[in-house]
Amino acid sequence: MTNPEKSSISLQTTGDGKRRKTHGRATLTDVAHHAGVTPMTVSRTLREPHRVTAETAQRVHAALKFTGYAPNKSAGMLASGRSRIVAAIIPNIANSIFAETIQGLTDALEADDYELLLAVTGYSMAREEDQIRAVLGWAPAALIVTGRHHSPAALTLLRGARADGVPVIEMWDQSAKSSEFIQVGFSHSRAGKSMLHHLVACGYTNVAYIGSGVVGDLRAGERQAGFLAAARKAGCAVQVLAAQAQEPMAAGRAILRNILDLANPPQAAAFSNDYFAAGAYLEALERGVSVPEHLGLMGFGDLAIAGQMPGGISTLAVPRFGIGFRAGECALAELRHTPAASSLADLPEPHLIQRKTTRLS
Amino acid sequence: MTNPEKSSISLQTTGDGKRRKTHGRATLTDVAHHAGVTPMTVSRTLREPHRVTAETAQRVHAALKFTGYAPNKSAGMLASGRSRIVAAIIPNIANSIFAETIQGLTDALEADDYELLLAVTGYSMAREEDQIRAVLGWAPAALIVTGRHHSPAALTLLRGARADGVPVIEMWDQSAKSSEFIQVGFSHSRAGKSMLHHLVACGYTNVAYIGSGVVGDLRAGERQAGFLAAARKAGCAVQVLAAQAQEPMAAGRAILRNILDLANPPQAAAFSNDYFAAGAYLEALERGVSVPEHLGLMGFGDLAIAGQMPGGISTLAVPRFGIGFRAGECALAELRHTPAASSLADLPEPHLIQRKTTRLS
DNA sequence: ATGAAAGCGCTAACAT
DNA sequence: ATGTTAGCGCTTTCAT
Repeated sequence: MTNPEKSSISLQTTGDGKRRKTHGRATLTDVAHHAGVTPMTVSRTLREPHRVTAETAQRVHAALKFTGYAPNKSAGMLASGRSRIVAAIIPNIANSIFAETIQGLTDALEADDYELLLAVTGYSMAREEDQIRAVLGWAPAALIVTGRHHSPAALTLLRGARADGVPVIEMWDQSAKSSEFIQVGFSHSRAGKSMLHHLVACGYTNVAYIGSGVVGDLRAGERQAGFLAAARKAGCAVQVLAAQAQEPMAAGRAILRNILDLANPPQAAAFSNDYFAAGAYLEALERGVSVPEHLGLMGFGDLAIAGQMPGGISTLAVPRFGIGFRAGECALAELRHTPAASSLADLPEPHLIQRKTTRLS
Repeated sequence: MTNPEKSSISLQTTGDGKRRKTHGRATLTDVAHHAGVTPMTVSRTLREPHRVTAETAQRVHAALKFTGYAPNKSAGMLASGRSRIVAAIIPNIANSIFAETIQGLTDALEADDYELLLAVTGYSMAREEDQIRAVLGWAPAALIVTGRHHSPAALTLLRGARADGVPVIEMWDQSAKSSEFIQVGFSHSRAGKSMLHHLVACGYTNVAYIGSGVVGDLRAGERQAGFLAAARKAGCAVQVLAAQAQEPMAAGRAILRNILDLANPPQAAAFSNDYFAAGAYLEALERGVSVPEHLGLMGFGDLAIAGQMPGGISTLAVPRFGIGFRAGECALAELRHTPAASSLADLPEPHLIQRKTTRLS
């Protein structure tokens, strides 16, 4: 406490000639010297305060403050074998859908002071594998991935992590048969079916589906497949178009023009994304195409824009934020060894929101 | 190579009786045993391949594959004093603006295989301080924060990190006088001025500014202050309204109604965000308020929606993705000890995009 | 209630 | 070209 060193500078010499940084963050040992105790006591004061005398604790806290001590988490991790990192791997973050999910995740993790290591795959399974391998190097407390499809090697990594007691959560997806990992999401094939069924219920018999145009987006592919299968089953004519790789609303506008030029134009179109639908709707308004009379339109996601366009765009609402929050809660529950399944009902199923762009027959 | 253990199970006994996990990820030592070399050779094969015989390298690689080895990065960090983590601290991630910035950042970091530790503050300086302290525990290679205002303690932490050779970057902001940290952003006060000047150039003399309504958003506050100061200087009448805490487009709609009810309605309104402006614009269209004749409208950000609304919404474009990408590049440049300043011109200044919602006088 | 010893898995520095 | 030694900063276990 009477030590003259600057707070952020650790001791240069400790009597021995060992290699030592000449400055840098203070270590437990530095704090211990200032407090006149051993590093062990400092460590205890931090993690098991009740096992330390009030008087000692006070001296330690003073030293802690004086040195500006910040624990080296790598060292702690290495020694204890545990970390407070949760790793999440998502396809894309600019996409507002995943951004909201990550917000939900960070909100949930905050409760137990976990930190988030985030990796982005760009919808590539190969990159996902790399990212899983990379984050696993930090021995995360839990691992959250997107979707239920992974490369064989990635699957091996996930299983290995699970075997090591690391909760592994697949979010944004749900398989019919129970999975080996925790799943927080919904069936995209079923979602696609719901979309088609809504159009059929509205009386449309000739429809179009507009795919996402993103090659690696397997979940979008399953929604499309679900939609098409349901159409076939319902005896509904379907055409498939794909969005161009460009700004989504602009793509939606372009698609509407394409639809109008079709030899056999559909009575209604389902878009894989509300932005596409919004762009198409605006283009329709500007071209004087009456919606839903001449052309029905529906989107996917229930993003804010779908509710705000004039009259509103019909869409399938999915819990974007909730999936992240719930995934975080599941991870925490596993880590606390608390049964989590009980409150799983929190995650609402995708549900249709009928607005102006589709009409009831 | 003839070892019977399962690949993901490390050796249970190594002859000594030391504490050992009975399963878990393979270590360098495990790999070394399989390859018949020392751990050091394995480590070298991984990091300095040229210093190892081709024959040895081959054996090591076989062992690497056989054991499914994944390096323990905490251990590596601890031993080398370096990590490949870049920490970023942002106010909010659901906000598409920061989501795009983070996408830019991850895209940039990918080039050198850095990983991203992400923390969210919810626009709270106290939380920012906590988050800085938390991520610093991982000894990140670089630290990227949002904005140039920090609590005194946070500032101390940032300075300490810098003193330890950690590049510290403030993004989304830029101060007139040179900062002690690297800055990748722009002057918000100047941005606010530009917005006012655009309205004045359009001939409006009685305007309104609609604030973000987010208490801790200091940058939004500076834009507003810049706008007001410029208005005062230009002799332009100004009223200030604040958005309600709700979905942004819905808030914009509400604001338009408020504006119309004003005793002395402005000729034009500048919004702190394109979503507000878009909501207001839609509400105006639906109410038959002619834009820009009866009321001029402008937004901030140049989000996609501003360009896609009928006729387009005038706005101040800012490099949302670019800021993140550039921040990442700056961090990498510092870490490589490459002069980065040279290419700093890449970040475009905010610039006005005139569209249909403001008219030139 | 506090301390001493050992070691987590890796890498830097110095042999050989 | 490969091995040996020491230690990063912390926690675990076992004294005292």
